[in-house]
Amino acid sequence: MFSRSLVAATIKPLMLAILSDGEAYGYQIIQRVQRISRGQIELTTGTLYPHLHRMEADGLVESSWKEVPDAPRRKYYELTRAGRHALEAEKQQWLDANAILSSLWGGSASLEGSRA
Amino acid sequence: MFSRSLVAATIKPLMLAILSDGEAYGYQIIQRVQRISRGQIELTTGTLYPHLHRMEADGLVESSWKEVPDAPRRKYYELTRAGRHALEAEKQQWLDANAILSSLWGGSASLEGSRA
DNA sequence: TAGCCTATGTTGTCGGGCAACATAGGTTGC
DNA sequence: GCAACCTATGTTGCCCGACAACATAGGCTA
Repeated sequence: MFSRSLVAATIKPLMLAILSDGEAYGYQIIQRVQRISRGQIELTTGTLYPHLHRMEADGLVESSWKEVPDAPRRKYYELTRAGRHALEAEKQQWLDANAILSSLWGGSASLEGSRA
Repeated sequence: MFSRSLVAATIKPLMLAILSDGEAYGYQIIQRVQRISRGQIELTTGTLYPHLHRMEADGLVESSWKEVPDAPRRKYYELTRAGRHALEAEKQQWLDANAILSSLWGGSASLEGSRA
């Protein structure tokens, strides 16, 4: 299981990345994350739904209800243009963080020579 | 600047990695992180010191005061054996998270075929 | 005496993960 | 009929932690 802070750091890029593949609804996202992460990330409804609501309020996603035969109706979310930009920004942040940690793990202080 | 959640996710492995290179004191760690991250991570004392105290309480580090000529005294921290194990655990968690995100960014659903 | 750098520490606010709870439609089995 | 479970969306309250702000103190320069 991932730590709380790792979940906090990964959930947004994770959700955006999943939605960049096409529209999806909450319950489905929870299952996908669980499968993709091989059970390492188990999102709860108390984590996911507030996130979706926040992202919609921020204009990153748009939602639409869809009726489904023999099942409760689903609220599908899809990325907006701003959402795609947010994904790129989140991705870049993560890659930057990964580069920093990798440099520390790889060899001793390989970035020490350069400064801003 | 990194988001709050990214800082939260990176700070512990970051501190452990820095200390794995040898003992260091708080103020020094703040500066090192700032330089290594090229200013993207600016730790504050309200973030770093409680972390150091927690880590010491958890037995991951040990501290010792050192007098320095012409400067305030410093509290040096060094990794314990448990701290080195914690570093490996944090590193593995990060690599797992990175693998998941990378798989989503690289191609569409490259991990979808395998399940636990 | 004022200002700045080094150095360690605490307090209060705010954001967010997540357990728990609430609601509701569907199916299966007894 | 109803108990149990899956699908599906949502909220409430607790607790943890980042971080601005504040507090303290030694040293140097002007």
